[in-house]
Amino acid sequence: MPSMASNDSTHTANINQLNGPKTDSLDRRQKIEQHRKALPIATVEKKLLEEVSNNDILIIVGETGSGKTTQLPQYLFNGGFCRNGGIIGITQPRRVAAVTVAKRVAEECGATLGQKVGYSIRFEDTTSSSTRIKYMTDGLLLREALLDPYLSKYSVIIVDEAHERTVQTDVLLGLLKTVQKTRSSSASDVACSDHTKPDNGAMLEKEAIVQSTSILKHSRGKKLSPLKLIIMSASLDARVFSEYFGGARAVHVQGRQFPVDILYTRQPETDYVDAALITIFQIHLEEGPGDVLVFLTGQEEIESIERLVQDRLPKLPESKRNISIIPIFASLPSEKQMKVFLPAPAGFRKVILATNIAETSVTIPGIKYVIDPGMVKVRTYDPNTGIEPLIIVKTSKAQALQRSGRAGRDGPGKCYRLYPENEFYKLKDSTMPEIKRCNLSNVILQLKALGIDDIIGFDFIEEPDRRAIIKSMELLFLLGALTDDGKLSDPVGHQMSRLPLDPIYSKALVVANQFSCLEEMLIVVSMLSVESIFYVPREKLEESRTALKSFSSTEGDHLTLLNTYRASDEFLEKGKLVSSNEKAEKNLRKWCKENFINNRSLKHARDIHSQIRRNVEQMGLRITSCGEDMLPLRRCLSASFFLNAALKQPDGTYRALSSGLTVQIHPSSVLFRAKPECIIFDELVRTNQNYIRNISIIDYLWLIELAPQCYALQE
DNA sequence: CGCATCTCA
Repeated sequence: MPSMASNDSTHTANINQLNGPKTDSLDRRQKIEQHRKALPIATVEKKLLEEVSNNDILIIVGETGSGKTTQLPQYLFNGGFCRNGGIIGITQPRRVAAVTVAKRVAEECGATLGQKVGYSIRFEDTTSSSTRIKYMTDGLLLREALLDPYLSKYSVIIVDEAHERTVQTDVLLGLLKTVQKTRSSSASDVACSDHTKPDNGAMLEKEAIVQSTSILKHSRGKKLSPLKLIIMSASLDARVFSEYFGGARAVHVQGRQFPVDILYTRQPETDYVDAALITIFQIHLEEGPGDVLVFLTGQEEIESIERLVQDRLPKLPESKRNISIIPIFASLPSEKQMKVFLPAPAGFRKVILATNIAETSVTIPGIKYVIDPGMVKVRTYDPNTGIEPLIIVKTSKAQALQRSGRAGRDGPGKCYRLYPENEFYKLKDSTMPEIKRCNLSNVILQLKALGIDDIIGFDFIEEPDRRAIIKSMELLFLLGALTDDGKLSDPVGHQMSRLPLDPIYSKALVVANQFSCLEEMLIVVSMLSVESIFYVPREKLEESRTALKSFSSTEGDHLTLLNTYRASDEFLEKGKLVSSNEKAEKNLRKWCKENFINNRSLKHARDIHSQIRRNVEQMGLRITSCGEDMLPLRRCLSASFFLNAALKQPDGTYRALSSGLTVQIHPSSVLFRAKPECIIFDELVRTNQNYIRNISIIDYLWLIELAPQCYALQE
């Protein structure tokens, strides 16, 4: 294809116009240019621009290393797609990706971050009025849609990594489909002559317009420009997306990866942990130098393999004991996570034991060997009980490919799949979309807030389970967010939908002023929203327990979390009085360590706290405090967590009132020994037992008083 | 007496 030359003159002209940092040496610029031109996608720049011009929806299948994420937005900018001030928005499922790619692209453009190129994620917005290429998380774009239902400032929206099929991506795709229809119909109202459509097409279009305008409110009067939509996926089947978007055109962009040899076992393995262990040693003893990445399902498995390897090392000849084991999983403190990026000691082989964090979130350089037992831990959802148990299942084909690809980033590699080849062909093509295995209450609240009332009729790329929809609608109704006829209630439902929280937490905030405890509830909800605040290492069990005692409350875990937050806040504020902010933050990290508190989680809770505090202030809520008396706070918790109430049974276990399940207080709770009669809890986790976590003591009569829709006085 | 694979607003 001769038209694919990459030395496009518009593009060069644009680079020259930019007023980037003067310190950029010509040399560095040239290197960036060379790198850009060497990317596989560079050969099809013109072709892609044509495709986008000719198709309002385009599916791009690009393998890893194609350069699609960094280059396509630049091509579109240079190709004039930001004319009239339109913005090119690119969504990512993860925050880190949005940040790192934006930084890279800003550098390639020779622009300061936040000017032409910027990113916007929760807690952080680097964009300005001059930003034209905007990277963001898909969840953030969904939030933007609440304020601007037509996403009118965007001329192009690129949904990247769509194959991952996160809930947010799936909902976004459904929304974008509607938005695009509405915008093109609005545009054709003002410029009909631009389009000449065949008759039956026009008919269908009309139907679509009627439907979309009834879905999205107040479209009249406003002239909107059409929206270009690009779906980017790394999966092999573009068909799903293409069919969803009415047979949209799909193009393929070559990737760039080193070859990876795939090896299978002859027989199925009965114990994949043991098989992984054997393979580690086999590679170490028989293969050439290079680091090893092993995919395991969880912390427990990782720690057990780590111990087993250490146990066996002394049995090896001394010259062969040069293995350095490095675990990585999400809940590991970040300084320990960073170890995967350090080179192993000279002459040592690095063996990284990882969860699926290493599939997408963390890219580790220098991996030559991948061991893939073919298993993964996934969250599921049981619409009958509302529990989301974690179960271990086989990976999908796509996942197996993603894992083996990790061995071919810096050179040719090998992947050991610990199952026979015929088993691979029996695997599912791709992982089940998250929307089919999660609680939908948040999704439904969002859609309702967007004016989409018919949830069952919503055009999802994949239908969620009908029972799951009903279960979540029921929850929202009981929380008072929905009216009898399924509409968002005013003001409770509207207020709840504006808060970036789980609906039950939002409810707790919305009603907190009736109990004069909004200040306290803001803290409690922030602390509940993050992953475990307390870090309890097995070897320092007693020590950590005494540390936590100073914060603990006899009334329950919610108040313990409140005390902990306040203690840390007080420590930080005091520190800021006597030294610089940075010094105070550093001291806080030390304080966290001494008190066995996960610093990352606490920081996250602080960020959430300041965001939702701003939110409730904007909603016009007065921030009231209950002072020393914590009774109103527990009553307020009862008024929002009433579906998570449990009563003690004669044998010391509890009965969860809404599901009827027998549950136990988790040993990490401050109420584990106390065993009060009536409690409310934050969540139910299923492992060997049904455990309930984050618990507070309440009075059963409060439930009857505060949640009469669920609890009636019984004679 | 013992848990959280991973994200997002």
